[in-house]
Amino acid sequence: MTQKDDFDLREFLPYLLNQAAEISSQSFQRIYKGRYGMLRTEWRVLFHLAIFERMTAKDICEKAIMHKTKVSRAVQRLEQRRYLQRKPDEKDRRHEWLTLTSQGRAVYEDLRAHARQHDQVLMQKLSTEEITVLRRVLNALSRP
Amino acid sequence: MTQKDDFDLREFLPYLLNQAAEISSQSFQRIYKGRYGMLRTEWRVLFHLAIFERMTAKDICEKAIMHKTKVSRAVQRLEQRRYLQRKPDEKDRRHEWLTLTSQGRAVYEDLRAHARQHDQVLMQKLSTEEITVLRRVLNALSRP
DNA sequence: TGGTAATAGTTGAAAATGTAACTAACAACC
DNA sequence: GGTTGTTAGTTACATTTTCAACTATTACCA
Repeated sequence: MTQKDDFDLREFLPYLLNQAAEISSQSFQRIYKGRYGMLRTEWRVLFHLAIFERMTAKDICEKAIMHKTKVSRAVQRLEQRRYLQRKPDEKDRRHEWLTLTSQGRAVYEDLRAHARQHDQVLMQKLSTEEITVLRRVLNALSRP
Repeated sequence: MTQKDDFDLREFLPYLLNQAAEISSQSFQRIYKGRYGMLRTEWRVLFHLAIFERMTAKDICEKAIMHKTKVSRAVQRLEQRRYLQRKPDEKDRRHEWLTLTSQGRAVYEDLRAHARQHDQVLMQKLSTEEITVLRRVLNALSRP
């Protein structure tokens, strides 16, 4: 099993990004799955609602780059667990405004603490300069 | 929908990585899916076999950080399409050596050209220094 | 108006993934 | 040599995701 082709996968950005995302997500997954039985889609929706306070499902789709069916189902499950509430818009009843309940906010605060800690661990592998560049670059690449 | 919480998702690495990986994968997905109806797992296995020429499923699991069931199923589908061949190891018949067929290699070469082009486009958003740092950092983060 | 188009969100069926249990082949130890 | 443990890989079943079709509401425009 020796390398033959001159194309190096370790330089192909989609591959590299995927690999790093996968690894770094796994340890965080253990936290939200272990503590609250949540899925990836669910913590993402929860975090968005906590940070932006009041969003429609569509807003979340755009911010989080998630398909509307994913969001729809994540919202359903978060609602079942009483982590969020829905309220239809009075003016345009196609929209539903979503907000966290106090219970949802509590879950968020717990997970946020773990997220910060998790990030600290990841960043220990990197220099401060690398972290700055990484964040800037990832943000740039996240805009399609 | 204004930001309220001081925790910024755009600084949380697993989130950022995932976002960037998602975006950068989507356009490449259109290529391998559109041209060959392949899945993400399948192009990854195909590329590994092309680059390393001869691997067992286990080798691929380790290099690509993929679960063995994913690899097993990707190999099955690639075999059905006659992109690869299996040959049991004579000494230890638990192992199977996988190699691409000439047809598989042709598909790889086509996709590789697109991959290079795709990478060029992505990198246009970045400076050469950023690219260097990004590759180094992503490789570091990919080791668990 | 009324009729068509567009938008927000949901649902059902099909496809893909994850988990755990499984088979087959080899290793190790007594 | 026979029992037990390990390893490579597959399969079955449950869970998630994707895709397309659907409902309900609003916008557009002749």
